[in-house]
Amino acid sequence: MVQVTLQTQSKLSAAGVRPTRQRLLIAALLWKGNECRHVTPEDMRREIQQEGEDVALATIYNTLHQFTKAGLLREIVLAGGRTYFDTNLSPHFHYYYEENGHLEDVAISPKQWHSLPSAPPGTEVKGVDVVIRVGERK
Amino acid sequence: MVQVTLQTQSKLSAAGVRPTRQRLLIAALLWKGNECRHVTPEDMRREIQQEGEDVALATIYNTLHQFTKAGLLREIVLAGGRTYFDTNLSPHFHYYYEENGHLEDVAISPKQWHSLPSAPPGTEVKGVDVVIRVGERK
DNA sequence: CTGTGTGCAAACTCTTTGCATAAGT
DNA sequence: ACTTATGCAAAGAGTTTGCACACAG
Repeated sequence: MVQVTLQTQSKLSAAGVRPTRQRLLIAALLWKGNECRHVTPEDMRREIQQEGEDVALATIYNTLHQFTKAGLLREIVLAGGRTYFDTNLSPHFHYYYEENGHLEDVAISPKQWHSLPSAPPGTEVKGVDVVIRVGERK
Repeated sequence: MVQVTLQTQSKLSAAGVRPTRQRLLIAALLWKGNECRHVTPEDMRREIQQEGEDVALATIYNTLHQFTKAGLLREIVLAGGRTYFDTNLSPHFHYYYEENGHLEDVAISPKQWHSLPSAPPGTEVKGVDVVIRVGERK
């Protein structure tokens, strides 16, 4: 059973998200350890069920999107339309293992970050998504 | 009315794709000009209908994926699950204009290309997708 | 108390498969 | 000829919306 800590509650409040039962549960699962996580809505549902709870899949989508809008998560969309939510908010890239659908963070240096193209005039960068698709060497 | 040229036919044959009516039509539309194009399956269907022809949407998906497997196109998946097919096969990045869903190539230098992380041991890079999401400056 | 915000059922969209059929060799 | 490969209808997955209800203020 995950603990819904006070930290979890204040995390949501601070982000301007009402702490409801479902949200607290999802938040507690997302940030229960100290490592960064990459979860799909389906993953999340499975974890919830392992806790003996249940939340409608649509609610999980809504909640994860709300967390994203509130700046608590980052959304990553991959080929195949798979959507992952990433608890790592710092600038980084991703390795995507095509064999098993696993996603892994790639830490990058500020230098690498700044060597990316800047925004065209009159626009600003809203986000940068870098996915390096890797597979077994043949 | 697009011309199905001999060039189009040999392009498909060379790639090991049988030149059927539908494929020739789609190929002719994709490579009719000299610029690179970014099309969604829906875009393609609209163009086909403007030619007074019709091809089932599923066939368009199949065909675009076959062209991709044959190395004639590149597939790009964006947030929201939108799929684009790109006729530009050389290494490059993309600007994605969130306002209107428009996609634009960003030419990059070999230096920029090589400053990207390499594959983890035992794996090889299958592809690199870099999308810079941009929007109006506020 | 009351109005905003929430959670979920149902609907929708985009995409893929299975099979009759047509096309290429 | 004839067998593989194709094209499309129908099914499937993943995601979003609309509305009754609950909760925070």
